[in-house]
Amino acid sequence: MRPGATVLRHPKHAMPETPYTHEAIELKWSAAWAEDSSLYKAADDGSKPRYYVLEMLPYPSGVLHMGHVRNYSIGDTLARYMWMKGCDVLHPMGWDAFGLPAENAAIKRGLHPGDWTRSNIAHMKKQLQRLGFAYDWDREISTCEPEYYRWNQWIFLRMLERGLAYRKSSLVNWCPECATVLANEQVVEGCCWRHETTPVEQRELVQWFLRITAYADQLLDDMSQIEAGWPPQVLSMQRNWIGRSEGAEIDFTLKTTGEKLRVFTTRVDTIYGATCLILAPEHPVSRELCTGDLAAKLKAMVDDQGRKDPELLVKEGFDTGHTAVNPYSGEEIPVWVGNFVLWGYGTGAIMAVPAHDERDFEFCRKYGINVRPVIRPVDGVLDDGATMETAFCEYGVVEASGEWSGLDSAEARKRMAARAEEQGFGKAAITYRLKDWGVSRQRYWGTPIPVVHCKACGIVPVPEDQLPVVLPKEVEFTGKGKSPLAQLPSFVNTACPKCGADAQRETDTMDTFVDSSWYFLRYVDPKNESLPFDAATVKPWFGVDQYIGGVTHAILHLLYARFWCKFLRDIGLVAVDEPFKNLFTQGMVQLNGQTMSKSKGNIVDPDEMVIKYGADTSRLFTLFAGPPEKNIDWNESSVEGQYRFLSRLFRWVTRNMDGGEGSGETDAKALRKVHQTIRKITHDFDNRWHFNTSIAALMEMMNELLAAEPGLSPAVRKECAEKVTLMIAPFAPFAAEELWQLMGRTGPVFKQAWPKWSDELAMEEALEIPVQVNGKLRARVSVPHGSSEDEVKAAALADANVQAHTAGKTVVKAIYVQGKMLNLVVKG
RNA sequence: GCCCGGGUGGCGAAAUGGCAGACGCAACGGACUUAAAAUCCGUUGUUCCGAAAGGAACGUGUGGGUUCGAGUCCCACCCCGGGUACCA
Repeated sequence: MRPGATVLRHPKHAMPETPYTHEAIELKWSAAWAEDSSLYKAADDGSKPRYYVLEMLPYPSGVLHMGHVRNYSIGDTLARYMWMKGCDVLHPMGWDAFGLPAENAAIKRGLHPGDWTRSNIAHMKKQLQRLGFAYDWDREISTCEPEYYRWNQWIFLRMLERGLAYRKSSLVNWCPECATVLANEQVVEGCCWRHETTPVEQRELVQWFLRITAYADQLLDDMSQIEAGWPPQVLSMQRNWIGRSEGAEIDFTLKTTGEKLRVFTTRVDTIYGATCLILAPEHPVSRELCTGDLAAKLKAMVDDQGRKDPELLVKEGFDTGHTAVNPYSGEEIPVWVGNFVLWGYGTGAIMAVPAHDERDFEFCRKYGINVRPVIRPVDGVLDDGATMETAFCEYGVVEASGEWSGLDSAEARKRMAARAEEQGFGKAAITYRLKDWGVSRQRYWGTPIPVVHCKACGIVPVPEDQLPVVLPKEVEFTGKGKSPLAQLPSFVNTACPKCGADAQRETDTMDTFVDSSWYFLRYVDPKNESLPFDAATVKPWFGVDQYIGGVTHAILHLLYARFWCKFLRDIGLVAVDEPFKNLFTQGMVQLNGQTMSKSKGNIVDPDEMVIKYGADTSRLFTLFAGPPEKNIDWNESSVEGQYRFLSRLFRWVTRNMDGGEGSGETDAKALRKVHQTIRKITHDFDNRWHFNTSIAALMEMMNELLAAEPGLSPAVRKECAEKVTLMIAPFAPFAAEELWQLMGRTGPVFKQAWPKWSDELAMEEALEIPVQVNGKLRARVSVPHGSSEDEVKAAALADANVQAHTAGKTVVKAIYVQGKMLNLVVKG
């Protein structure tokens, strides 16, 4: 007997087995694994095919939640499988460590954001290790450390050199109470999140931007490179977000000032139907035209937070009293300000064509502005503007439009845009919904933007040898006034790197999405002190073979990362256009159909699960509950089922692992099931990740092995025990490792070769053919392998139930699907 | 409104156009136990016929269609979930 094995007598088999003690096993191995940093290291020597598995790095909020457990269980299972398939696996982990919660903790509880963050990281790292995730911790990065964020600064400066980072004035959310700028996420129902009764105002401030729009077309076009590996949903969301729209820009002339007022339209063919211009309230021309009483009206409209919620927005506007001239028709039309016109899209001014646009129609009817149809359906007549009840928005034939009358819409759009260009009052234009990425944050806990403001030299980049610009530690957090950095003279006051005169440091920090836009590259070369990473080191690992995370990042993070990858390619650091070859978006873990959240108080704590059932069981549950892309509901009974299964498997293996002499009558049956299972799971891994069906197959196999157990020969017992252990290894690494050791085998089980199946051993003894009569199942007949169609038919016709359903009728046709089924078509 | 998903037992779910409900949970019955827990064995879509063995009809949101054969493909509709939206 094996030393240390507890002897239990299984009632049926009376062989020694070891009980499954999840806690002892998992504590033992997680401690051992945490000590051996070589275990999960990528060799990176090209001796094996490389495979980069990446899961989205967590924000160190304090504790892991079940969503993390699911995300990382999927990635870890895949990583372990790829190891067993003989790949050189890169599987890193790190921390998205900058962000507001740290600063809030500082304001509320007087903790330094750095201390708060680092202690959270320490705790969460322990949790990850306790869960048994196979990360190469030597590559761990934490984005709040200067060793990391100095490269944010370095890359930022490269963008600055190329004009891709720039400053401009823009409207931002401003809380008068806090006297600071708020991120969009911090505006709750139009008010400040900390002052719930204080409406947020829009203020014009100078901010830093990254020119992502320069890559808009590439971001769209390169989707073809990842189409096969990304969920179509994510690509479509990005496509919508970028929102490329082809049309024309046309200048109207303000009658009073002679100033040009440019509008963007996709329907220049309808321009003879334009009955007014409408400006966004934020438009500078609005401010210019609205004097006297109108100025206050305008200010109220700009600050009206109701505009942020399209559900609640009622279209409102007012006439400025000014008019503008339509360059095509020479017509003079009124200029309005409207709350539904977006300053951030197109030119912030539109021509209203009520007859052919729903929104314009609603607005103009409300204010009694003319509705003038100029497009008729191809096979219809022009509507009557006075009586029409909805706008006609489709393409058609242009009418009542001077020389353009009679053209179809598409043709008119082209020709009229060309005319505008010829005569200098406009041009064909493409507009994107995508805006440049505002990265300025008036916050402390982020990467300092590495520039200096000098009276003489203007904006001066901090020289490379002075990077990183380190966040000062001694800062006071009041949550009031200017950003903490701006209140710190020792940080702000510096010498201009160019002329040496007194100058001021930039006090804005970078949006934290900057950190996660390139971290996956740093993992490959995490200790590099002269560059963000070495191009040659990184090259063989890119693009990431499999990226796994929540769909919540479909747009922001995944779009920014694609943008940065392209920029890094342009400066010669990356060789690929796209960072992630394959993306997998897993579903959420819910409780009773609801998202778990602190406010709902329905959090399932992973720690409790791990103590009660173990990490292996928790993993099995999250993988078994449903296909990984779907949401799953936490169900404790089902968790118990997984525990029972694992425990059954564990005990079966321990009492059947010894080997020896003798023969068994159920050997073939057991081996057949084992080989069928290897085939099934391998297929699941290689073609689709329906781990739920893989685990179901393992359960089915165990049920069969339990049934076959009394009749098994010792040698086959041992063989099955070994294969079972290897197959469970990617799913339940702790139990598998323990079993592997109990078997007296050496080396980590996840570095053993994934078992191979034999089609011969997996083959059933006889073919069982379902027999249908007129498409309805009437019998199953058993025939030897390789039986001919005639033989199958003969066997079918010999069956009593088939005879009962064919009696007195003629078999007019027989459809036989080789080895699958037989359908007899009868008449009469 | 538009764009994706999805609708299958009491529940989570399986099913390259070819045996619907694998696997698990729950429930019920049984074994073991002084008892309970744990464990093990069995039953479990609905209805009907039969003492039983067995058999029949119905059944994958609704209605149509294609097919020898449809949960799966096509058309129309209903419901649920997610994303997105005055984007001119």
